[in-house]
Amino acid sequence: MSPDDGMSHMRNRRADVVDHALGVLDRHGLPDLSMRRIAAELGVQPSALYHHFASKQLLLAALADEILRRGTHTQPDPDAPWDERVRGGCHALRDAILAYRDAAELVATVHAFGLGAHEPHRRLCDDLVDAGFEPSFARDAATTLLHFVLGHATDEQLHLQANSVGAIDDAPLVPADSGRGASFDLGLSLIVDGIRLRHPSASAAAS
Amino acid sequence: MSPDDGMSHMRNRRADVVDHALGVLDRHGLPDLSMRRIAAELGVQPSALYHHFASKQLLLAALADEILRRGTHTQPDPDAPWDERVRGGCHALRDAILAYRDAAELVATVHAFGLGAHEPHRRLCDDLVDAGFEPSFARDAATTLLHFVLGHATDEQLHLQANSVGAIDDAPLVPADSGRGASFDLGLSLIVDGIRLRHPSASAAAS
DNA sequence: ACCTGAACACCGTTCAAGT
DNA sequence: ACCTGAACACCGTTCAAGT
Repeated sequence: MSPDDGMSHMRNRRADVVDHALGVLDRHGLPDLSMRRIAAELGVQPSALYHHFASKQLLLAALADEILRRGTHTQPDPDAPWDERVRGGCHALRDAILAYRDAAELVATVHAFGLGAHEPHRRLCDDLVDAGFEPSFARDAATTLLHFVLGHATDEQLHLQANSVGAIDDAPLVPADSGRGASFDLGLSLIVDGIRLRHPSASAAAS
Repeated sequence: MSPDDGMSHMRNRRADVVDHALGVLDRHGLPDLSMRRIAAELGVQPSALYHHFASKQLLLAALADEILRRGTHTQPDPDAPWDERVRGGCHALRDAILAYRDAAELVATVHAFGLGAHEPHRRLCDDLVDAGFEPSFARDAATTLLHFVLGHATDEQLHLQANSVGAIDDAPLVPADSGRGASFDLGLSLIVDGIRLRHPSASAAAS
């Protein structure tokens, strides 16, 4: 798809490194995502990567941004009510993260280091401000939503890994595909309902 | 305080290792908490640690459990209403975590690996079940609360570290000690209010 | 602009052997 | 019961030098 694809076979550009690193992540998981392994599978010396990224942390930040970019490029319906937009944004973020192995831990780490992955927070914030909430409240509410989405996705991907390693399959009392999604929806509803109580148009507020 | 304290000067027991490792964590941070460094500061070979812990992950799990144990040994008032008990439990958990450098990331990691640190979830769960909620709902609600507390504490400790490293001091538009606490209380209230809407005694429920 | 080759200062873990 | 000594198979990062 890119202009000079297939012509250069030795030299890589930044985007090539990101793309290959994402493959390594999805095939081998975050613990095996080392600079040396990315370089080896890319047919290059480890030191070559430092031409494109000043550190491993910055490479991880680029991976997180790319994962989120690939999964959240669809614009939500601007005519939908704010709570539907917020719920949709959280679901899109979750889906983007679940599309890559160990992406939840990766995004959480990058987010914790403050290097990137701010786009989801900004979008949730904007939706809440557009809905009439105070900006400072919108920031805190968006942060709470993000903590929930990242935490839930992290738990989910860990259990996937634990089961694939060969441990007992947890508690499959539930069809296994509807179970996790239901608990995600429930937690999300708790927070969205709490936000709704603070809406300027809310009739009554709790302590 | 312990029976043979001060008598043995070469051989360590499990609790000694945990105690010393907590010191290393608090003085040097999680990135520098290596088996080799713990061993060195303890005056012992790295391999000696494997007599007490089968792996680094299990040592980290013991550290997390100890941090939580030290910070949450006070029983909440059993006569208080459920929401006060839940809020108190979340605050105690947060205080326990903020007492040690990088403890949020440590506890989150251990929790993600499923090796320990289940006590806080169990307590929140019990409080909610005692309050009359369905056990399955109580589990999901407790999980949502835990994700929030851990996520918020992780953000907070990262910003502490970022500021101590020498970066610009973020956004000190607020007295800096009341600011973070207020955003924690707000996020916590969002979730608790969402839970309250699901209480059996609630008059009306949202979608 | 992108890469090599070699080095530096580390890791977690295992294992035979000691006391 | 607890530790040593030595090894194995790795890390991230730097830097002069090449093309």
